[in-house]
Amino acid sequence: MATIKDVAKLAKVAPSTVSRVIANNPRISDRTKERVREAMKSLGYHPNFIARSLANQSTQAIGIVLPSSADKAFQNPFFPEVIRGISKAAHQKQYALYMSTGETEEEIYDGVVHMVEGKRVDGIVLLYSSVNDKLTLFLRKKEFPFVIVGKPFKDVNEITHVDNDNYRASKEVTEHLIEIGHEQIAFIGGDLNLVVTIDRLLGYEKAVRNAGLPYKDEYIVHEEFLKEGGQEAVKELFGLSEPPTALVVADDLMAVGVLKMLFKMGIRVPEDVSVVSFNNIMMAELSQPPLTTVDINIFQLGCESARSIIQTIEYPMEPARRIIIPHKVVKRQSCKARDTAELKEA
Amino acid sequence: MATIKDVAKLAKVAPSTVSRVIANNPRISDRTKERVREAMKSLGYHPNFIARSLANQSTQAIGIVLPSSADKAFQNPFFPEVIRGISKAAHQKQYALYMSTGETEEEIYDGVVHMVEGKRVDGIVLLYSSVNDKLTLFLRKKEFPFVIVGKPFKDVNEITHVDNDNYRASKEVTEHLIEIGHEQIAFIGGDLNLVVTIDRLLGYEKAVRNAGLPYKDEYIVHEEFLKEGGQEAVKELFGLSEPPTALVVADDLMAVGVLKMLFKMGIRVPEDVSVVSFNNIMMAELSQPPLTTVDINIFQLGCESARSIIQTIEYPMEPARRIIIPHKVVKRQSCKARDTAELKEA
DNA sequence: TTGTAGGCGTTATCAA
DNA sequence: TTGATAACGCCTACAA
Repeated sequence: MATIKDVAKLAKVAPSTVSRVIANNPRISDRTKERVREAMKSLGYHPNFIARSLANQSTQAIGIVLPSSADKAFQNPFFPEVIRGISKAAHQKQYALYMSTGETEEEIYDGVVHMVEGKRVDGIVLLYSSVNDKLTLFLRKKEFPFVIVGKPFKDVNEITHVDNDNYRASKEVTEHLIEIGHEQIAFIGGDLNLVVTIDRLLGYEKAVRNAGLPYKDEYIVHEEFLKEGGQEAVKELFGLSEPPTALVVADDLMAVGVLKMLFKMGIRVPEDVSVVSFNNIMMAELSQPPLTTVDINIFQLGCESARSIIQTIEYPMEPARRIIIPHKVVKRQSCKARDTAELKEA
Repeated sequence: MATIKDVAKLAKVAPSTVSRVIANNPRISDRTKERVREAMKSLGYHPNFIARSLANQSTQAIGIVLPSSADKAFQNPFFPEVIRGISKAAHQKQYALYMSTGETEEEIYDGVVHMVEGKRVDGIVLLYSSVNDKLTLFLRKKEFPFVIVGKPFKDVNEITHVDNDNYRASKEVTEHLIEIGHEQIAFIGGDLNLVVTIDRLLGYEKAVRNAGLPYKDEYIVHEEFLKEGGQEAVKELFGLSEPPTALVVADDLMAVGVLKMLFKMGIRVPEDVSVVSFNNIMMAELSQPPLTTVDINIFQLGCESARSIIQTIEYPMEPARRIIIPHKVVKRQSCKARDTAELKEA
């Protein structure tokens, strides 16, 4: 394998000159550049990235961290889609992606420590934000460049992050349900340790209280962000003496589970109960009925997070930024107006 | 940031000794090991992976290559799922994943060349196999360790790969359709440059010919492996004077598109037309009606490919292997027996 | 404009 | 059992 020295020899220059040619240093004469480049071609020379990284202290790679249940997480199309966005933006800036994975929280923590201490990446994108996250603490202490996709649990102004306004989005969809006549609205959320769950719950609560509707604890259920999660939740809710007529589900995949369970129980959507959810993954359009959901622009979330981390890698002194990606409620067939007359009858 | 030298100084040994302690070299006395380890702890030392890579000529990372339309490919749950498998197996062996991406075929080719020449990875997993693939050629010429998920277009015995028996699987599902009385069976395939498409087409053809049914060119349609792809195909087929009564669709995502289009056109599944497809992604279960499909064990495909590449990295001289992951037809509600009497009537 | 030399943090070889 | 020393391949003062 040809090295810089071989090229130097062939072009009859010093290795440093070759190095400068690679960096396209303007102080090298065009004639020399020409000669060196020819030598590189004829030897099939390619710079060794590892060696370069070592000398430069930079790897041109960014690390991606999935939530601790990464195993399962990947089943939620949210993650592939953010990664697709990250991938796109990273590529534009010539950065590569590096993923370390693990099953338990410990494993993934160790993986990140290795990425960071081992200097395998220049920066990190966290694809989740959870309450009292050890990783966030670690990265901050190390002063290692990172951005969060989502809202940091604390120190919101000191951590660069890319997020939706989940509070607002959740408030909006809940208001939508209220506007069309629903009064018994339940919330099915994911892991309460995830900030996104909290935000969506708060938005829901705000809308409910604003409308002067009672905020009942029995109407709040939490399950994992997975299809199976939704199913448990449904059983609980519809065992209630006064079951809800509308559901705010914090994630499309869960909503799909909810739909399935509802179907099994003979509860019709949207005739008997309306459902709204979040993310607008492909399945939301595909489900039966198609889901009214909040499009949170997952892809863009990914793009912006990559741009952000690259920015903070290249200009480390800049202050932390917050980027809010716009959302949009996509209305489909999972909601139906609740006729108050009909309600009285029941 | 502490280096091996700092540790050496603190422990009052030579750097080389520290290095040996890291490698847990048995020829270092326990006393010294102890001292060195304490020094490492107290300095918060972590080995620098880049430096180690340079000295070792190994990175403990494996590169993942998505098909050239990687951008879109990621939308097909197949890829996240293989990656999940790869990820799992790679983690077990302490390998990290490295992804370079690109939109065009050129970009991705260059990306791989960089990975390889720049020595950023120890081996590569190709997540597709296409006819006359430039990358395969390149990797073989470089004698760089790689495995293909899928069947190599040529030199099948010289390239380690992990695949399903797609020919057989396709033959099986087609035979299933024939057994339940279908005679007009069409095939909707993906890109004909993909070996997997070819295999599935051949299996279909074999079954059709074995049964003595006519093999009509009009019944063979090719589209991209995407939801939209399926839709075009349907229009073509059902514009025929003798439209098919059953469809073999080469990919679940396409099948979903097919279903959607069929629905729009008022053609009922499975009453008017039966549909089978491949992969058994989550959506297949979710679609309306749920799809009869071939479960190809995507996750396992990923695991095995990772194990394989690690194997060939660590034991480079071993001969090429082929690993066939078993498949299984999962029968759901998209197929219906075709009553021959009814057929006569029509 | 170009060359020399030292360093980036490890590992590996050879002595001791 | 341990220590010097020379790689690994590239970058960058500093000199020329």
